[in-house]
Amino acid sequence: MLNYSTSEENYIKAIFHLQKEMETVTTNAVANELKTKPASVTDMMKKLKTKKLLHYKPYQGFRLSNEGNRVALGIIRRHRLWEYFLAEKLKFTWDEVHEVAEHLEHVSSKKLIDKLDEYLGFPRIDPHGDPIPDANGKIETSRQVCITDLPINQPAVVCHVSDQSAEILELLKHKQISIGSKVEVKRRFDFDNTMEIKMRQQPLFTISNQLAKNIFVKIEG
Amino acid sequence: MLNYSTSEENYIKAIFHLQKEMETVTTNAVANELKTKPASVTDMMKKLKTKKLLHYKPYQGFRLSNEGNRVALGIIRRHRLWEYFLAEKLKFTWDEVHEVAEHLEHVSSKKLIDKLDEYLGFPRIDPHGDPIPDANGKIETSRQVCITDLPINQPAVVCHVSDQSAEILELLKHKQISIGSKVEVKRRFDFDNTMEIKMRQQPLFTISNQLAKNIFVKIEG
DNA sequence: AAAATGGTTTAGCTTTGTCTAAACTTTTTT
DNA sequence: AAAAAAGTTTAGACAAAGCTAAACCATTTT
Repeated sequence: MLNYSTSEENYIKAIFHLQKEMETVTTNAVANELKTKPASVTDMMKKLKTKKLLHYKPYQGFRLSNEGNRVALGIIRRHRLWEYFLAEKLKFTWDEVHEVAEHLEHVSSKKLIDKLDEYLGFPRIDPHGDPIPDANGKIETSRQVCITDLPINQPAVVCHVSDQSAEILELLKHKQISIGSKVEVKRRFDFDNTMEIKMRQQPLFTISNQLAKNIFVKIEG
Repeated sequence: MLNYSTSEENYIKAIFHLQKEMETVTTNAVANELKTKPASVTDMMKKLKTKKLLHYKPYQGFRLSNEGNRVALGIIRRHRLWEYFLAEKLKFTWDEVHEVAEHLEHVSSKKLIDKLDEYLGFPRIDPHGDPIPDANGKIETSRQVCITDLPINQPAVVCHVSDQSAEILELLKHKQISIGSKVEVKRRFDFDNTMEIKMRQQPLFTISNQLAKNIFVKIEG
């Protein structure tokens, strides 16, 4: 159970998230995600390869090794437990927790995290609706649907937001959409893929396709 | 309200603590405290001087400037609040908290620390008996006496341990001395400066002068 | 099939924080 | 007051993590 630098951890985490969206992760994608330059990514990939955290052939993209995934789940566990702590105990709003957790996640004392987990009552999902890996790295893969795929008039509950930039969180806050909100899609427009949705105690309102693609819901029952 | 690197913060903190023991802090003392080399200390002193955190003339030692002291108190506030959190909420024993807090103290979000302070109920002393600076950097300077200066047979309460190395904590644990323990000095031996002390429910036992110098007590009432 | 394009890697430089070895001050000893 | 010892600073290196610019592959276009 080795320790990795903050920088290494950030790369590992970025690749972990990206490889859900693409078979093989590219240099550019990582550079873009971490707001760094492709050349820096290549350097780090060489380093992570020698540490056996990823599979990588020059020009061919990369994927985390089993060990790499294990490490990534550890980092994500720390991140999400801190997010939960910040929201639940310190009363941060759900759009404030991410940034602070980005720093706390790199304090890697196993004992600290396991005791924190226990103190919080072993929570299973964080304030963004993302599942929290347990001490063994097991993670709940919950059945959820993107709101773009939700049938018209089907009541559902917002359970996850995939992008976590300040920009999207600001927008969601403005529209008063948060984890747990009940929603129904009332209409879709083919022209620009916008959709009208209905939430309790609120008039119908429109959201863009760009926003909708990041909102995931669970169908009740 | 600038931000400083982990390394800078560690130097600032070390100087803050050392300047309580010596008028002017020396290069060697800092190197020793941080387990680093004198040359590295000189480099950092030049840097902290340009940042106006300390007064420093080559070969003459240094002291923190007002700004330096302000920054130091901020770091110590973070450190001690985390220690309190770890002991009080996560049930770490008092000899385990220091090491983890060393890492957490460098996460410098003002909002995080102020909310943590509030969540903990604005505690005034940490698990080692050290006072916690408030949000403005004010720190309680409590009237306490080193056990070496305590009159014979004067009942007192252990309130502070100045060294916090793993070694001393191990020894204190073994002797069952902790913050809050009631003690009386029964006898002193001039030959080696050891002393015999008495604690409730325990037979008389001996402590070395080296240990005694680090134990501070408050006289009841 | 050659050219153009776009993505990736290499080479070399920068900064931060560390180190060793040598040079330089200051203090202590004789 | 010289010499020795102790402490401090300088000079030059190194590793980590980043950058720019140039070179290099791979794929797509023509």
